[in-house]
Amino acid sequence: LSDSSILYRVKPKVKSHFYLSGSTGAESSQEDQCSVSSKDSTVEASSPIGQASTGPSPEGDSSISDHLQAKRARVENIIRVMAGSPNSRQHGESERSDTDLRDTREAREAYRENKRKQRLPQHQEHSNAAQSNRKAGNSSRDKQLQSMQRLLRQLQEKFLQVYNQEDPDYDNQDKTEAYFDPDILGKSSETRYISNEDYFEDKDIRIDNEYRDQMKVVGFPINRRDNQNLQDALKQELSKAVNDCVDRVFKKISSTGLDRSPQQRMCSTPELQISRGGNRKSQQHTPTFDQPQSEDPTEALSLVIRKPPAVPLMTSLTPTVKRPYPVHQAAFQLNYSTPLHESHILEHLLKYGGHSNLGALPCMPTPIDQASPDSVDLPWDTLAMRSKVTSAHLSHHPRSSSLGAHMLGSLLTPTLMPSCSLVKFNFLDRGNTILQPPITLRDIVCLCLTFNCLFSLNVNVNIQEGLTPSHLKKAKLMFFYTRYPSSNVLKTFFPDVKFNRCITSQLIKWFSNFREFYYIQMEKSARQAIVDGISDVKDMTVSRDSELFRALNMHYNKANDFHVPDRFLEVAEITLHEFYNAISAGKDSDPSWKKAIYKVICKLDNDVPEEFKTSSCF
DNA sequence: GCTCGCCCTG
DNA sequence: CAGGGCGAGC
Repeated sequence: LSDSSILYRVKPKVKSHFYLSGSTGAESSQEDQCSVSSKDSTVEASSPIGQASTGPSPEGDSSISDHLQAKRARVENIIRVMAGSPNSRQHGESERSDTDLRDTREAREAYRENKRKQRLPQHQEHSNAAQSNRKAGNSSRDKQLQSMQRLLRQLQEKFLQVYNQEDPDYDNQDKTEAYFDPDILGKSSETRYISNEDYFEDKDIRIDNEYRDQMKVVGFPINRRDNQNLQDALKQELSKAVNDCVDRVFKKISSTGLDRSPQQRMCSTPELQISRGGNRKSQQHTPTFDQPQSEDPTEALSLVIRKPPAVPLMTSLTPTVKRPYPVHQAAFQLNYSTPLHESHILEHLLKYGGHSNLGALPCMPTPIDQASPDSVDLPWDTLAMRSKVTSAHLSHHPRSSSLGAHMLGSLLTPTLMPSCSLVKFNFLDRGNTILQPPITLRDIVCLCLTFNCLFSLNVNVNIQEGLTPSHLKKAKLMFFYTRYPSSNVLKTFFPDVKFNRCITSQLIKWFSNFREFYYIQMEKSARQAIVDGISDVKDMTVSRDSELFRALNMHYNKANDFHVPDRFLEVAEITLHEFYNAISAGKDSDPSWKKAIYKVICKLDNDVPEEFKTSSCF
């Protein structure tokens, strides 16, 4: 992976608005023709280097521009490593062979991410039930603290990944893994720091002796003293940052309604309508995402998730950030009402679910119980999937997929990475010449937090384990082509659904219900024709004007936004004739008289168009 | 024993 | 549209 291949992921311009689809990410990444693929983003994004030099920098000095370029390259390098997790690599790079992948440092990262992932228990069904049984109480603050610890760990980890990315012994996980052992990490952050210190020192020797060239390639210090400096500064700053964040969290807690009772918090969240599940009918609706329950109007929360205005969404979009999803899909707006600042992200994470977001990250070592009561007020965790949630599968956790890198690229803007003035890490070569412009800790924190946010989104917007109203709509339209779809057909045409026995049965049941309605209408029409005195079957036709068709169309294509294939009319006519003939012949006295008809109709299935495999515009 | 489809019911 | 009962087919 060349450096240039990652550059497209970084967009230099700040966008004030950003849209996310309420659809599943799988739809967007795998199916949705209308959505923006990573390939699109490649085209979309202009050269960051070019823009870096003509960007918001007030300096005209070319050396400063070069400086900025180099800095950008450094940041991008970090992003690349961060984005190198397996789930974020599906876009556009799937053509690369596994062998190739394994030869890259990204592959090592992917490998480790996978390994870590395997440790995470699956939070599957029944989490809602568990949720209702748990007490939030004082655990809320503990959770916040834990989330901060996890944040720190991840930050450290990411840094270590960069630090180690050229180490050929990287895959020798025995030692390294110990540093990320959740059992250790979970107990004491102090333990963690000590471990890291040992780790750095140990690595330092080897790097210094063996891998200077490689380190040089990625722009990291090759001088042992600089390593030490960086190491010390990192540790110091990370500790400071965490302390600061914890302070802010508690300050926030005391000044906002964060310490409300869980019930209070639940009441203002759309998730409540779902998790309580009292009224199944209401769950059919797309939950309305009003502004998150920030009850302090003065609070400058910059990540505001709300439903987009009903009117032209594109108006708030700038040319370089396309709204990647169709308008009619539930889309959500990340309204950067104030310049996005990492502290805002942090606040958002902390206030609205840092623990869950981080816990949702495959790279996080500590499993998070998403069934905790706090999880109900986590827009990040839920914003996408809740929009299409169905009554039957409310507690499923969507799987991660590939949106992360793309989204990351879309969001990594100068605003997200302000030139901050925390301690700067100067990366020096042996002659103490600056190889790369300073990258601040804040830059890294921004990146990590952004990545967390995005990955968390990513985790929740893709493969769904439950069937959504969109799936139902799609199924109904498929019925125009196939009345008796096989399980394989269903699996083929619902690639964004994680199939299990229950889901399969539900889909089959849907089609069974469709047939039931279909046959009822047919029988009704046939009997009506007989009552009306029609004596010749040929006098019975099914056209788009006929009553029968209207009824069917109303049922399967309520929005009337799908052109029903002519073939369906033919099949309907044949069915009608079958019923007419059977009834005319008095076969309806036999309790199983319809079975013969079913036998005929099931042979009239047609192939479902390929578009149904890939399109999610339903 | 399991899956699937139909039927009935809510 | 979902749940449950029932029977057929594998």
